[in-house]
Amino acid sequence: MSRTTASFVLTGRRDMRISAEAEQRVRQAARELSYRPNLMARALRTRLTHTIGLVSDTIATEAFAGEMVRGAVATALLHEHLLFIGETEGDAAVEKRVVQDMLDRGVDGFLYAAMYTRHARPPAVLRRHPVVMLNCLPADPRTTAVVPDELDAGRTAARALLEAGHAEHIYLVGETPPEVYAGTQRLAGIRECLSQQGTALAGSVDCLWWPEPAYAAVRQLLAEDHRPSALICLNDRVAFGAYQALQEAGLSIPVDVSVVSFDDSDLASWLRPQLSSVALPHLELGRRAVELLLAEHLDGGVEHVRMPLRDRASVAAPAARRGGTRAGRPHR
Amino acid sequence: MSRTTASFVLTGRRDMRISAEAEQRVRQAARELSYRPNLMARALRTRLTHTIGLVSDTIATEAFAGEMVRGAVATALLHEHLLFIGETEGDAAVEKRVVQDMLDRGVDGFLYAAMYTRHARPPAVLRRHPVVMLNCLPADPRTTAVVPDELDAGRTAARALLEAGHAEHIYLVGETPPEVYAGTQRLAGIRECLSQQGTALAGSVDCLWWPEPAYAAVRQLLAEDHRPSALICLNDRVAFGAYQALQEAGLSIPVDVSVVSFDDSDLASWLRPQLSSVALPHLELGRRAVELLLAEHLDGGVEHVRMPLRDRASVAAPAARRGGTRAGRPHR
DNA sequence: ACCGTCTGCTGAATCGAGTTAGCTCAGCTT
DNA sequence: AAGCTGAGCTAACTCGATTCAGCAGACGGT
Repeated sequence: MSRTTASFVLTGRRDMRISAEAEQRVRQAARELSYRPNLMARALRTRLTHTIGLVSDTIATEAFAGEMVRGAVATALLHEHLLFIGETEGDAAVEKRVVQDMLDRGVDGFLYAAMYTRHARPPAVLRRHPVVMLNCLPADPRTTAVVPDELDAGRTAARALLEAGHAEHIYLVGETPPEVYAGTQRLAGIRECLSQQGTALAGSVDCLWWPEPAYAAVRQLLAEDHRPSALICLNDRVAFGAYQALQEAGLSIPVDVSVVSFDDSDLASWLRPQLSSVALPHLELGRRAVELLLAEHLDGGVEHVRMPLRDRASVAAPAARRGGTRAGRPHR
Repeated sequence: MSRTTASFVLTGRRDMRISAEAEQRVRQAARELSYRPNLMARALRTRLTHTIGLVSDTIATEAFAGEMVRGAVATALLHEHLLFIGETEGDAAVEKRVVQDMLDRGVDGFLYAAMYTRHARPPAVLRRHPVVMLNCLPADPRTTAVVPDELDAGRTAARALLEAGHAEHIYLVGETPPEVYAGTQRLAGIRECLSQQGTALAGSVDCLWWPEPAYAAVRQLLAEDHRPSALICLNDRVAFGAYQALQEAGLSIPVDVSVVSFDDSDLASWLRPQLSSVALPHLELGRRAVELLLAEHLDGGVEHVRMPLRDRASVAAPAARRGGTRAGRPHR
């Protein structure tokens, strides 16, 4: 048998005629020699390495975002691909270096990822290669991107409270500067859902999305004699801080105050009572991004992945209210 | 100029004589064309891809272990290498598949990693390739491995308490089954250090290394009228559970009870008061593993990486004790 | 008998580097 | 002047696949 024939059989090409007998012989021989094609040689000829480059700012900071990498790796493997990973730590020079190194190794495409959802601009070189943006938003609408559906997540959180019977005295905890996509979208979703039910936030507490600032801010809120019936915390760390302040004030969750949150990090199930949280779909994000990248055509456009509510024990019906509260007046 | 000459100049080989003038011309041309060698072609010839395969059981579960990947990726980049990552989820078939896929792509070596330190046995194929075990221990002493120095970590935790003035009424929280390396080593280190100061653990509380079981166990301990002056928690999640139980019992940290812990996960700095914890050196682990892998020879043997104490606010001098306690009697 | 067509295969080029063997020419020796 | 040496270079092969172009032989039609 000639190499040509073997090649056609093994790569499964049907555009050359091969007898059943010859095909059997080739397969038999391949099995006996436990033949493995040399992918470097193949890549040299075909320019296809069955390899994807994942370029991200940080893989470890927002620790549980590793799920994103996990989804990508697993899905790539399903499609016989392997993933290179590269971390830029937000440094443009490192980014350029990483991208070039991947290009030199002939990656078939890129996943350009951010650990916090945000607007981002991939380096110019990538315009000439298949790219899917993962957890970040492109400036150019022809670029394909996958992000969590934060707007809907906001609605989901608000709905959870409404369905439990809350309507007034709902406070938002966490700042929402315009450049933080998750914050503004979640807030928009919350507002939309509440206003559809003819109600609105009783106020909001500005603080960084960390336990300590959230603790201080909620403590302050309570000190000013506000009596929230529910808190919507913009992430689980904020909820953690809120828990600390509520517990210190002798308020019971969920009897006195209900709490919903976002992210569904590990923390959510560690808190007492366990925290109801709208989950970031990190695993699914990674999965979809790879699927889009490996699909025939990249159409462009942003795909939003649903964020499901993980309903636990921090939401209950509002308590009967006694007088003397200041709730209702906007707080800022 | 011939391709040969160019090749010799650009790969920096000095075993052929090349005039300074020729060298200049080659370099000039390379710069003008912004020449980048095709690494696939090079790999085909040299069998060197400047690529490392990282095979691990899970990259995301113990979330902050992503630091390990981070250290490895960054160090690989420093040495002009790129990292493939593969996740097995503990499935031997997947592992075999991942290793084979990496081999097909010609990786120069492997990092065989576990997210929890444990004994592990890499698949047989890997015996014929350079491997460094990362955060896991080989059966074969000729294999090179990098693990945290848990024994010393145990000493460090104990010393922190001794130096604060604790000597008696120190309890361990968390189970230590023989197959859990971190647990047994930490305990051994603690015992060694305490006994050198002529003291010993007052008792230990058996529970899984999670907040909920730890909460229940410490609560039980207090209900049985034990009055610990300090707790050594086998990880931060356990400490979290302990915090919840102590606070519920009205005990103040660190005034009434000091707490030290292990891992230094994000949680440690989120707790109130912030938790003193002996840090897992994940970043350094990843770094060292790559350095060893890329060094000339793999000598075999296990390298232990120091675990530093992150001293925060959960340890203080013991309070003056009042009567009526049962401390001192072993608890199990 | 001749031509054309289809089937089933093969030889040789190709991808882009690294590597080996050997060639040319200058300068020096004898 | 012939011979040797070494400096400086190049032609051709190699890695292991894919792929292009084409070649036998069978078969059918006229």
